[in-house]
Amino acid sequence: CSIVGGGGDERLPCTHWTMSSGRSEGSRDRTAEALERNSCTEDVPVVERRNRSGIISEPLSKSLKRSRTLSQYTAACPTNTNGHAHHNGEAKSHPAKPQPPPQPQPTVSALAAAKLDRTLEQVLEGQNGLLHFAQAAELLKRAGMEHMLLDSGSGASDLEGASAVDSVGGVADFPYGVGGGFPFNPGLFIMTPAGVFLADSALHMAGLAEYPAQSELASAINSGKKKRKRCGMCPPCRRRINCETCSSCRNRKTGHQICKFRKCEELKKKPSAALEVRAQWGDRDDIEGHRVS
DNA sequence: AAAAACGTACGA
DNA sequence: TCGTACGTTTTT
Repeated sequence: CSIVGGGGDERLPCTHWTMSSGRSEGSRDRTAEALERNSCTEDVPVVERRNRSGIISEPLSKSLKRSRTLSQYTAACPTNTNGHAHHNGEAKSHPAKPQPPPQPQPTVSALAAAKLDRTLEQVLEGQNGLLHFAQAAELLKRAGMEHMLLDSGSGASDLEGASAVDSVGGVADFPYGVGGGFPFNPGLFIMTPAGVFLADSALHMAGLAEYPAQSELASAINSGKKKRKRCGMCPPCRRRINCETCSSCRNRKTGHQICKFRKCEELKKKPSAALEVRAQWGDRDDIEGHRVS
C-alpha cells in the first residue's frame, strides 16, 4: 500500500492537523487517493491519517485494543493459572490488579474490601459497565466466592470433556481454573456479542449489589440510552482508514457517522438481535453455538 | 427503504 | 471541552 508512506512505523505528524490547518482541498488527486485507500484494508500498517475535516482515520481506540477474546486472554496470560489477569493496557490502567501485592496485611478484610471496591469501580466504570470475563472471574475470586465455583473435580472435567475448541478459543483453554479447566459456574455470566457480563446473581452473592446491575445495562442498551460499542474484531472494525468516498465520510460533519466500510458488523444489527442473553449456561453441549464470534 | 440530519453518549 | 460516532428522527 503506497499510501502509508513507506515504513509501517512512519506516522504522519499529528500535531497541528486541525480542521482549518489541514492540507488544502487540492493537495492531491482525491479519486486516486480514495482508490488507494479502498484497496488497502486491514493489513495496512498503523498510520494516522486525517480527512479534510481534520478527523483522524485513527487506529482502533485504546478501549478496543484492550478488548480480548477468551483465546487472547490465554495468549496474553499463558502462565496465569491463578486468575490474575494482567494484560496489556489493563496492567497500566489498573495498578492495583497486575500482581497480588505481597503487602503486609494489617486489616486484611478492610483492605481487601476497599481494594475490591476500587477495582470493581474501575472496571465497571472505566469499561463502560462491561466486565471482561477474566476480570469478572478475578473479582469473584477476590470476593472470596469459592462457593460459587464449581466443584473442581466434576465441573472442570465436564467441560474439559466437552472438547470446546474453535477459532475463537475454547472454554478449556481459558486460563482460569485448575488444569486449564473452567471452574466457574457458567450461570454467573451472561454472554453477549458485546462482551461477557457478570450476572446480577453473582453480584448479589458477592455482596456487591450496589454496583450497577448488568441487567440494567442490558435494558439500557435495549432502551437506546446506552450506546453499544464496536466489537473490534470484525473486518470493518479492523479497518483503520476511512474510505473518504462513502456518504458517511463525505457527510461527516452533519452525518456524524463512521465510514461505511468501518461500521461494525455487530452494530449494524438491531440491538435486540445482538443482545443474546444467556442467563443460564445449562446446556454445555451448546456452548459452541453460543460463543461470541 | 435509504440517505441525511440531528441529539447526545462517551472517551480523551 | 471537544471530537467521534451510535441511535433516532426526518427527509428524499
